[in-house]
Amino acid sequence: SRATVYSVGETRTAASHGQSWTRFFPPSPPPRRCYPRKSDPSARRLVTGLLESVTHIVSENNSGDEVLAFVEKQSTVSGERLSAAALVDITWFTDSMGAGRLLEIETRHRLQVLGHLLPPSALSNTATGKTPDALKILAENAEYYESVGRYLAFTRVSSILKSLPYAVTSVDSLRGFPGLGEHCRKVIEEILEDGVCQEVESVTQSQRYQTLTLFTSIFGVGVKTAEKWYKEQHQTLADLRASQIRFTKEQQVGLQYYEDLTTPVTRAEADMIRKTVEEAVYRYLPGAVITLAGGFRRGKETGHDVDFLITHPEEGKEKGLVTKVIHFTFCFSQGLMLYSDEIGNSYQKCRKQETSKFDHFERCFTIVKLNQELVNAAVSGNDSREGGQGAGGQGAGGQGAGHRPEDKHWKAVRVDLVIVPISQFAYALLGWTGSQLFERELRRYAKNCKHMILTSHALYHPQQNEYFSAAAEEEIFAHLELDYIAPWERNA
DNA sequence: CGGCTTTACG
DNA sequence: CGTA
DNA sequence: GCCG
Repeated sequence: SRATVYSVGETRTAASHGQSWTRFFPPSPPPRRCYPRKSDPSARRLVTGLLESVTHIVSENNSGDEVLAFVEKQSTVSGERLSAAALVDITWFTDSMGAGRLLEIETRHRLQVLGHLLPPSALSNTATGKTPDALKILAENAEYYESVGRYLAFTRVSSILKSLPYAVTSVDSLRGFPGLGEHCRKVIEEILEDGVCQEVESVTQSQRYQTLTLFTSIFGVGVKTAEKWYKEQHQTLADLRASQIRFTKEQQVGLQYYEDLTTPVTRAEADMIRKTVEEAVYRYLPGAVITLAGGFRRGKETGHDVDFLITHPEEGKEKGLVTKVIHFTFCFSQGLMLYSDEIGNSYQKCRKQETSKFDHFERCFTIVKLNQELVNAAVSGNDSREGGQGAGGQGAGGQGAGHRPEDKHWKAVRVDLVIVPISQFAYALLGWTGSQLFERELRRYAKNCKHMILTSHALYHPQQNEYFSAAAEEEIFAHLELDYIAPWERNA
């Protein structure tokens, strides 16, 4: 008979039942820009006061994921317990208005929760919460034994748990969760009970896990190679560096810049790199369109690399030497290219008749030298360090086992450039925005549920021999009969 | 018990 | 086999 | 490891 309601997003608010209405973040930008801002104490108080008594959270233009993430963020800020409020669509409100009373919530009223956004780290393996997610550890360990299935099973559950806007306090509350079976339940139960799971502990303690984790974090090293080196009794980076191993070019730079490449790339750094890319690209293709993809497009604040899609409104304009051109320009504009691997566009060179539909992207996987002082200056405008030593002797490459000179003013960053024909842009964008798990689940759904094949080039229906064109990501979801999922909802 | 995203390129 |  |  009585409800306290939260309105989220652009929902129009007609005050009716005497409830107070609060308007939250606009639907378009990612949650990191949502308001009320943390710094606004009055806004926080407002939210705090409401959370305890809220029974319904209404949104018209935000997904369940967004709303959950927002609510979670607020409760984190205020240090409060989340209410058990129902997440409902505006239709519940309008229906209730129409009926003149508060209606029971039906399934169709509920906001769909598909993915997750923020890691509340409900399940950490130690009290400090510093340990990585327990199930993710089991997933990685499964990966090291080349068990894709187990990797996926653990990863899915880990991902779902991360998506929960509340801390898990009982395994029973998780009953009925998809993908959650006996093994995962046992792990969760143990952690809830004594803070640690014995299996997870023994995995993280194991030399094999530690070494493979270290080795596979080297650019150019996968599970196979890591395993091989491990069996050869190598355990540390120093071991590798001192060994007689014949490294590939990738592994050489992977070791040389190990520290930098395993240091998260910040959003500010990504923006910095974007400027360099723009400068290079526009010089040769003024009408080009450059899009930041990958994790940063999903709203993440850090990443392990920076991905850019480059296209041109006029089909074909992007073709040709663009990659090469970019490579050259990169060298000339102060950010030295430390490594680059160009991948051409030649779809199965023998098969010629398959037209542009199957054109593959020109790609360029690079490692660039990013001037960090510029980034620092750009981000804070206040750097009191003097350092001096400017261009000092970096010439011979700083492979000193892990030390990083204080005066080193740059950082190696992985940057991927992908040249895309405009006709495939939506698919490329969808494919390059990730996350990896999201891509797998989406493609699995396409195949098993819709009998279609989704790639980063196209959506194909083999039985009807039909390709679906899409000018925007929204159209791809529509082809798959799915509600649109915004980039920041694809972090799962 | 099969399936677990995708698939070309270097 | 490793890269996206 | 979990699902169909």
